[in-house]
Amino acid sequence: MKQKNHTQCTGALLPIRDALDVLSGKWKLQIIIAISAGNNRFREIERAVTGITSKVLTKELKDLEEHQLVRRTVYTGTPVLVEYTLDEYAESLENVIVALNEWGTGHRNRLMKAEAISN
Amino acid sequence: MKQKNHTQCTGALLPIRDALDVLSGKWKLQIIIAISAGNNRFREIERAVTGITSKVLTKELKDLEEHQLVRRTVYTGTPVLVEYTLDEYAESLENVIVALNEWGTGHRNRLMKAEAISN
DNA sequence: AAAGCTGGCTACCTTAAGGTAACTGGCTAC
DNA sequence: GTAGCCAGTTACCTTAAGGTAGCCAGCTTT
Repeated sequence: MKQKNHTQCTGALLPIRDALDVLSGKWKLQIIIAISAGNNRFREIERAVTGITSKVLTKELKDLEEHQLVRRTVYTGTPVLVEYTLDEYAESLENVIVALNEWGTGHRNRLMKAEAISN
Repeated sequence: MKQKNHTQCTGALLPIRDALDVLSGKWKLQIIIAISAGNNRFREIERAVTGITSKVLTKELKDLEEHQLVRRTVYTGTPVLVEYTLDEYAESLENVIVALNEWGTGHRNRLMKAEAISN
């Protein structure tokens, strides 16, 4: 039965590892949320995701594009417009985002309660 | 309506940020899973989480303890035993872990398919 | 007695993530 | 005509995450 547990364990570890490889870092999920909220232009995203800089944003968007989570569309007009939209594949992240959102909300409440008590 | 979207966006961003602050990094979730799978001793966890070193594990366990996700119990016998168990609060992470596990599994399949096509 | 286990700690080093600031070129609005 | 917006880029720097290796003290096994 120890063996079974260990098998379950290693079974869960690999997918988690894969997921973290793609989603790790401070920004990726925040960017996805910002785009899904209707911020489709570079500067819009930059403003929506507080604290990010254009350099980092550039890199993160490239990463997300490579993983087919974000699509970059260039409208060659004048001026040139660049639009970032979520790729279909990004929808599959919804459960992850919802779960993290819920947990983060709960955690934040917990922290605030603890703080209130200690004061 | 753009305004509403933006409010939703910033509303979701903060909790996500809080969650990532606690769970970010390569190891924390993997350690939690390893412990939940019945690896309660330091060296057991070290072996279960492939690639981690004792130094990093020490630090991560301390972090998790501070966030009340993991409990450290010392049995002062001879030899001294140290046991790591999940704190109740860690149960609240279940949805996050399940979501990440599912997404990671799907993502891994997707990658393997893409690889198969390109060969 | 030598080797291996336990739960770590220490010093040193590398890598990658992220931050700071300045700048570009073509447009537009004042 | 100058100030600002757009989508970035470049060069440089700091920080933190993580890796490598060796060690300790007390026990057990061989």
